[in-house]
Formats: sequence, C-alpha cells, structure tokens
Amino acid sequence: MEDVRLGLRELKKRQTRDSIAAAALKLTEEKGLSDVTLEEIAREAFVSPRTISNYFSSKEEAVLAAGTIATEQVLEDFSSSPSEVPPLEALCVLMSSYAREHPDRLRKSARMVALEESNPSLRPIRLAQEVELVIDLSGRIATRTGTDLTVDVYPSMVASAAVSAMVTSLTLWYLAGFPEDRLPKLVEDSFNLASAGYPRRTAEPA
Amino acid sequence: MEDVRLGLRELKKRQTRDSIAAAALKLTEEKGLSDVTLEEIAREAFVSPRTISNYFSSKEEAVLAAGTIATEQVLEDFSSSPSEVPPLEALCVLMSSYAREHPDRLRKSARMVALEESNPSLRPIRLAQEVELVIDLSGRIATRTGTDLTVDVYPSMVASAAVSAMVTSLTLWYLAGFPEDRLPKLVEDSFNLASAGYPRRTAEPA
DNA sequence: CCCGATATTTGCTTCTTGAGCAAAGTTCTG
DNA sequence: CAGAACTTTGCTCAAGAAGCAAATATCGGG
Repeated sequence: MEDVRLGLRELKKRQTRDSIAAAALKLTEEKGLSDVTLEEIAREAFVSPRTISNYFSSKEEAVLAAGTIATEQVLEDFSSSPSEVPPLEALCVLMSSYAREHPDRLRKSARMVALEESNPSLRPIRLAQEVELVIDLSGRIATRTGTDLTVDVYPSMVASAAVSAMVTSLTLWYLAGFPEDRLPKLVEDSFNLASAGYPRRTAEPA
Repeated sequence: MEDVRLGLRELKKRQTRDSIAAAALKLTEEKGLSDVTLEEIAREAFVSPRTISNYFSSKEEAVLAAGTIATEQVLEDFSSSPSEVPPLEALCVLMSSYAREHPDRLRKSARMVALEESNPSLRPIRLAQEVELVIDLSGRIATRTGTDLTVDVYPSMVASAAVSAMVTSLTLWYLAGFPEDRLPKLVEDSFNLASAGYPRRTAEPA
C-alpha cells in the first residue's frame, strides 16, 4: 500500500507533520481551538512555532490534517473504472466499499466534521478542502463522459452530489454515534437518492 | 419591497456598510485582496479601520458583502409554497423566476465566484456562507416533508443539490460571459438534472 | 568513513489582523 | 431640548503569517 523505502528525511517529515497535527487536535479537543496558540501546539509537538508554519498555513489546517483521508486512491480507482457505468453508480460502489474497508479512517473524518460544531473557524478551511475534491472529481467526470465542464452543468452537479452524499453520510453516522456497519448503508442511501432524483414528494410520518 | 421608513441611524449604517464593501471590492479588483490592507480600505471608504472590524470580521467578508444576494425572501417563499410540490421542483421555479427578475443581483454574485480565481482567500469565506444557506434550506425541507434531518439523508441531499444547481449555473453563466437570458435556462437545466437523477451514462461528443 | 550538496528546522523580524475598552460624537425619544 | 441609546473612533495588545539567513540534519558519491 505505502512506500516502505523512504529516506530518513521523508520519514521524519511525516513524523513531524503527524505530531503537529496530533498536538493540534489534542489541544483543540481539550480547550477549543480559539484558546490554543501556535506556541502551545509547538511545545506539545516538540517543534518550533516557525516549523508549524512551514507545514501548515493555519492552525485550522493542522487540526484538520489529523482527519484528512487519502482520497487519491479512490479518485484514481474511479478514473480507471469502466466508463460504461454511470459516474454516480461507480462512485457509490467505490465509496461504500471504502466505508466497509476503512471505517476507522472515515470515523476520523467524521469527527472533524463534528469538531466544527464547537470550533467554527474550522468550517471554512474544511469546506475549502472539500471543494478541491469536488473540482478534481468534476474534471474526472467530464473526461469520463466526454463533457465540456465549462458548458454543461452535468459534471459539476454530479461531483457535488457525490461529495454531499459522503459528507451527509458521515454527519448522520456521527449523529447516530458511529454504529458499526451502518455507514455503508448510509452511503448507499445517499447515492441512490441522488441517482434516483430525490423522488419523495410530500409530508409523511417518519 | 424595502422599508422606506428607516431612521437616519439605520440608513447611515447601511451606507457605511455599503461603502466599506464597495471600497473593498474596488481595491481587490485593482490590486488583489492580499495586497490590500484594512487601512487602505478604510481610507477609500472614509471610515476608521476599527469601524471595518465592527462591520465585518475579515477583509474577505467585506469583499463578499458586495455580492451577497438577499436569500431570505426566496427561502420564505419556499417555506410558504404548497408542500405538495416536491422541494426541488418548487425551488427550481423560485430560482429560475429569481434569475429572470433579478439578473443584476445574480450577476454580482457570479462575479464574486469569479473573483475567487484570482483571490483564493475568498473561497473559504464564501463557502462558509454557502453552507449556512444549505443548512437553513435543509431545515426547511425537513419541515416541509416531515423528515427528521438527523436520521434521514433526504433533506440535506436535496438542499445541497439545490445550492449546487445555483452555484454551478452562476459559474457557467459567468464563463459564458453573462449572456442575456441564458441564466434561467442554466438554472432549469441544473435543477432538472438533479430531479431526474443524473441520467447520462457514457461518453458522447459535445 | 567523510565531504560537499541538498533539505529542514529554527530564531529573528516585520507587517497585519482581530478584538477589548473607554471616550467622543450622533441620532433618537419624548 | 435633555438624557438615553447607539455608532465611531483611537488606543492597546496578543497572535498569526511569512521572508530571510544561520544552524542543523540527511543524502549520495567517492
């Protein structure tokens, strides 16, 4: 899965990065991000404050880095999957497998979404990261379906739907207390809803 | 439409706010937001820097305020529209009418989206505003359809789809150079795509 | 093993922002 | 017109973001 042959340099860089992110997360959970300074994070992570700036362009980024999942693999899998399958269906399959195989990683991401409640300054940065994903995905969908992104709304709409499906699923999963094995179903429900065109019409009891 | 009977106080407040926003926008277009300081904006708007902070919590907010459209009316119209109509359809009608009736306002908003290209720091703040809208709308959809927001993904998914439809439409409208009368069609296309469940499947020539 | 090349970490400095506070200046109410 | 309510302002301070150069660590070839 991951490169085992990494120089010491690269290895230490990752350690540093991880320990900064972990420190930022820990302190944020303890006292709220707005009461945490770079200096404190630096002490906790055994680096200088200046080093934090080298890795992250804000405290917020550092905190969120602790919950960022590696989406590259999923995106590549998407791009290399057979293009006869409609994009949303392909993404649904990929995402629900991911939910089954890596619930741990997704739980971390979901906690980040949850952290936003108590730490509002996280939201803008997380959303900016989310939109990067939407943009990347839009491009891949455009390529896959031979659509011009700048003229036809299809790729962007599908990409947004897919990303909302994931975020919405993570949010409800978190709200339900991360019940084992429920995430894949939430993901499928969300994607299916989008694929089917939001069919429900009028009020009904739960 | 708007309250004509406003005290002088309220009136001046709006003027101040508007002139700060206008100054921020003008300077940003001239030299890029990162090269503009609060002090400059203050000079341009004939207020003290401290006053800017009273109105906005960042330069970015000030710039974006120049293009923010009043969504309250649309949201209320949505809530008071007959709930037999599926939410996305209702929103489609409301939004495309809005596009027809107030292209000027929407053009301003679209320019803000465009400004993001050259001024990346605007993005997080705009997205945060956008997500507020999604959250508000999710609540209204939940109410309208008698759905529990915290259990069923439907309201959030529909709300995201509606907001992406608008943002995507504005973006493509801008990319096409704001052609007269094309916005309503873009809006309808986007909403219809979502309503129909993104039916296109495989590659095809444009 | 050692050395020069290359990267990373750090400290220092400067600029900017965001926000609390109280004083000065406006508008409002009656 | 007088006192209450609100807005604007200047002052102050804690922090963050980023450039620069020195110190430190790693790398790769001999």
